Amino acid sequence: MAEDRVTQAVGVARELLEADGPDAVSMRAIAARMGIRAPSLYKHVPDKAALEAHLIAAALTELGHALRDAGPELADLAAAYRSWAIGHPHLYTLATAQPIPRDRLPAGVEDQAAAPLLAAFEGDEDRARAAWAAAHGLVSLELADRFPPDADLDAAWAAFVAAFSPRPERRAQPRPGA
Amino acid sequence: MAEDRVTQAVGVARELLEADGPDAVSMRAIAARMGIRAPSLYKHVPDKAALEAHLIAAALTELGHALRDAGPELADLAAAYRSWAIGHPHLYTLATAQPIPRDRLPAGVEDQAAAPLLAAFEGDEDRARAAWAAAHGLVSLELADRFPPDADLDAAWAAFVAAFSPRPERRAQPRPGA
DNA sequence: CTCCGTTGGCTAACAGTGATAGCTACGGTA
DNA sequence: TACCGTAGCTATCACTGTTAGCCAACGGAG
Repeated sequence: MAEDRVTQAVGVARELLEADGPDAVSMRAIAARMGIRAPSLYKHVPDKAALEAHLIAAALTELGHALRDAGPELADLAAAYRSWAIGHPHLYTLATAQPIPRDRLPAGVEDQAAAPLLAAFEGDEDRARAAWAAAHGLVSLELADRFPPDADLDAAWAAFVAAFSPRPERRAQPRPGA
Repeated sequence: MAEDRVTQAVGVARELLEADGPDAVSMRAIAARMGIRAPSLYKHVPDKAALEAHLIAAALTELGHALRDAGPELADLAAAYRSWAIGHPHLYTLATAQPIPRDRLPAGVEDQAAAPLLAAFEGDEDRARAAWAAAHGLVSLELADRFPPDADLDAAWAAFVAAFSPRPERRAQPRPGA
């Protein structure tokens, strides 16, 4: 059955990915581990991007299960998130790619490390991490270009600030959407 | 000056990226737009990944400026975030890649669209978006494998839930880091 | 049994990729 | 003038995703 071969290919792709990084995931390498040759893969999968899309879906599903173990409220959110994220498959690289080594970065930028974020939250590491996560998401919120223009983004930003502001008095500020 | 040629190459790369997507960003294409040939680029840049790293840094700096316009508190957060994010250059693909077309996804998954997230927040679109952003960040928090093991992640998750829980009574719950 | 279409493999090949080797020409300095 | 580093070039390498075209095996229809 074709479906069987597809899931097998996705599994092999994931093995290669986790073992040797994204550059190791080639159609020839996948096929070799399946005991066939690369062109035969195209009898089961239209192209490499489709294979990667399957990988995304599997990874996000697993993530949902992992989050479910962490608590039911979080699982609800994760399920909702997954539904949205499935429409943003370029998450794939975010979730799987090995970061570029630090010494490849332009000189100097890496010196501004974790300190400013911790300082902004006065040493509260947990909130600093949550804020990092949220801000990280905001990047794609802005750049993914999947949302309405600036007016709505402003509201999302305001909600974000209200939820995460390190200054307690900002907490009482009325939320824009409510 | 070599530095000049590098920034020029990064600019050209960005043009190609925004015009025709990530696959259009090849060393040959970049060189062609600069009026030179691909091998000459390697006199200024060690490899393509280094060039991409410059692109990340530039994009994140611009994002910081954009966020600064949205308000000073947010700018503080953005600056702190940027410092952390600069250590995660695989953000590059997240920020720039064109999503894989929906019809390449495995059949069925795309049907679970925005509705569950909106439902979880009882129609409050702004908070739903902020939660999406935060959850999006959480994905990389978990998978980037840059943080200490489960114990600390649990704390970050708890902080995240406390901040974004759609149920008001959860708000009073003591934050784990404080 | 015999034909026939489908499935799933194969080899050969193509255009394009990042990257290296080795050459040449210019500009500044001793 | 002699020299040396910078920055371009051509030619080339190994490898990538992908297609074309061929072929063996299987299952069902006449």
